[in-house]
Amino acid sequence: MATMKDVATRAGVSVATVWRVRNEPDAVRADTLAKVLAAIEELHYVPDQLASSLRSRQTGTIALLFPTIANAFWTTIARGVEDKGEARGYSVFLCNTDDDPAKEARYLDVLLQRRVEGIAIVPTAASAAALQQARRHQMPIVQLHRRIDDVGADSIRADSRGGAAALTEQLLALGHRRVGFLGGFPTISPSRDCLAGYAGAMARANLPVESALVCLGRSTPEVGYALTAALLAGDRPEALCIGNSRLAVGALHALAEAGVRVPEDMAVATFYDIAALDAYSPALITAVQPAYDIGRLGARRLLARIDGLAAPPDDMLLANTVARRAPRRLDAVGAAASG
Amino acid sequence: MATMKDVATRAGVSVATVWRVRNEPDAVRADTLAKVLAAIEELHYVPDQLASSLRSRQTGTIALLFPTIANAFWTTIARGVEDKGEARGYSVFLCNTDDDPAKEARYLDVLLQRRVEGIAIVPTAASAAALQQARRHQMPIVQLHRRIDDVGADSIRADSRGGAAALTEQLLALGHRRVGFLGGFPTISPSRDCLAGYAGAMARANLPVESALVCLGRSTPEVGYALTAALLAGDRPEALCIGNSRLAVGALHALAEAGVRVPEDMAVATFYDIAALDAYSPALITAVQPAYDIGRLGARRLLARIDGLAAPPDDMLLANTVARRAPRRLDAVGAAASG
DNA sequence: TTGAAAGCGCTAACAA
DNA sequence: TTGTTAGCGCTTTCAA
Repeated sequence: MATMKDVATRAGVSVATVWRVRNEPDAVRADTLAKVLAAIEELHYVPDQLASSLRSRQTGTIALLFPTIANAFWTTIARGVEDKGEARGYSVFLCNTDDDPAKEARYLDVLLQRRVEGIAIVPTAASAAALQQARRHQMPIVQLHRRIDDVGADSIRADSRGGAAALTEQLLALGHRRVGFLGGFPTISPSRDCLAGYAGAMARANLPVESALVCLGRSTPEVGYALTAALLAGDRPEALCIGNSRLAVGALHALAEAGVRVPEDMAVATFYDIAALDAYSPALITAVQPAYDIGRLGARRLLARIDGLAAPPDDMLLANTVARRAPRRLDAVGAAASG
Repeated sequence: MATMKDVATRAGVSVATVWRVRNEPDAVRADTLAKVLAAIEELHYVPDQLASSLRSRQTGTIALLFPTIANAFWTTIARGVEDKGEARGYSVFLCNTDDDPAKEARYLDVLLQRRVEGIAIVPTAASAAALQQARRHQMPIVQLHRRIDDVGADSIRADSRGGAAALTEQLLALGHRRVGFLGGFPTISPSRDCLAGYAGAMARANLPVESALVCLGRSTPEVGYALTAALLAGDRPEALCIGNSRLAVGALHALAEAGVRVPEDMAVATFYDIAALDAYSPALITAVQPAYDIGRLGARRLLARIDGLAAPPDDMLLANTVARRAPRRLDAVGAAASG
């Protein structure tokens, strides 16, 4: 593999001149430039980014640690990070943590060794120690979608509290009073905020939060199914606010199986992450989280930190898009796409 | 940031000894080892992988170039690559090409500069030149899911031809004779192979392939919808074989909208990539492609090449899982998961 | 068992 | 406008 020195020899110049050809071409005489470019071409020279990074202390890499590439919500965030990074000439290491703190810690160590310039992370409730350690090495960090307090890092996330409140208010506006809630364990920000948003909306409407109607569990379709089935077996609510799509998928299955029509027999409002819900076309009330923007703006903030931004850590909240959804019409979509 | 030299000074040894502590600890006396480990701890020393790579000529990185992280089929492949890579201590650069040859070429250049040790790629029909260029630099390459001939690179993919044949045969076994086909443009392997598999099965059954029943287009739900609508407007087939999930989603929408019941009014067989289809619970006949294994075995092959494997390029075909599908029952899934 | 020293390929300060 | 040179932090002989 040809090196700068090979190119220099071939072109009859010094390595410094070869360097200038790639980095300050205006500072090189035209005929010298031509000679060097020819040599580069002939030798198929490809600069060694490693050597460059070692010397310049800039690797042009950032990393995203997130739960899993297998979930559309996370990949949308990831795509936002990627696009922003690529636009700025950064390569992105994508690391699946599976929400496993041990895996996360291992990746953080690898990334430190690889001298990434910054880390975007969807932390778990157990990430504090790992993040502190990374910060000891002055590593710029930004938290996405979930937030751990007091680690001195920026965070960018959807306004889950406001979103859940808006969903609940929509249900209340339809005249429902006994509104139930289905959500993840409130140990970390989005789940906690959803619950708070729901409770707040109920309180503002002077309605009690019946503990029998508040169901919390791991955020999976199976749990959503089980919780909803249990809910239906008891004193049923008139409406249901659901904190995330995985629970919602299970809940809608359970409702369908029990012959409960949506929204005729029970109104359902939910955060809407994944296209899979398109198929459950009942008129859901949904809050769409700005996943792509979480990634994009998170990366933007991270790059700003890398560039030396010294402002105090910020917690940016992005608004959700709350709407009554009609079933998706593919022909309409097609027309819109081609129009 | 502490360096090996800092650690050496602090521990009162040479850098060579520090190196040995991390790489050949058995060749170091116990008390020396303890001193050095203590110094590493105190200084929060993190080895610089860049410098290591520069010297040792090993970066411990591979790359995956694939269409987009926004599609579950590709991310399943990606996860296979990631898991295998991580298990072998490799970090993976994930690059979204959006099936854009220009973007692909740009990424390839970046990856060459970063001295990745190998590249797994889902090529486009226009990737030949870029692949040739990478091979000029002795870069190990393995093609995933799609295949371009004559680039001298391994390929790993599902047996789409066999899969489409099996799907078609299932429909024929149900007694159908006029079986239609919906597929992507046959410019590259999987789409071409699907068409060939369908045609082959029809031929073996001594049935004509009616050109009016063979619909090809870009693989999107919108196109699937439009092609199916057109098909229904003409002399309808009795059954439909569909080459991929995106087309199938659109087709099922069109069928539902036209009041055509599946499978009572029309039997449908399709490749099944994405969970979204779970919702279209009619009794489809499906072929599930081994996406994760494509990624896993592709990475395995790539790592073998990196390790110097000299065998001639191989084209590995993986079998699909063909089955009559019952609608998915979430409670059953839950039971299975907890059992 | 330990140390000294020569690079890996590039960057960047300085000199000419 | 061009060249010389000293590193970046680690790996890897070769000696001691």
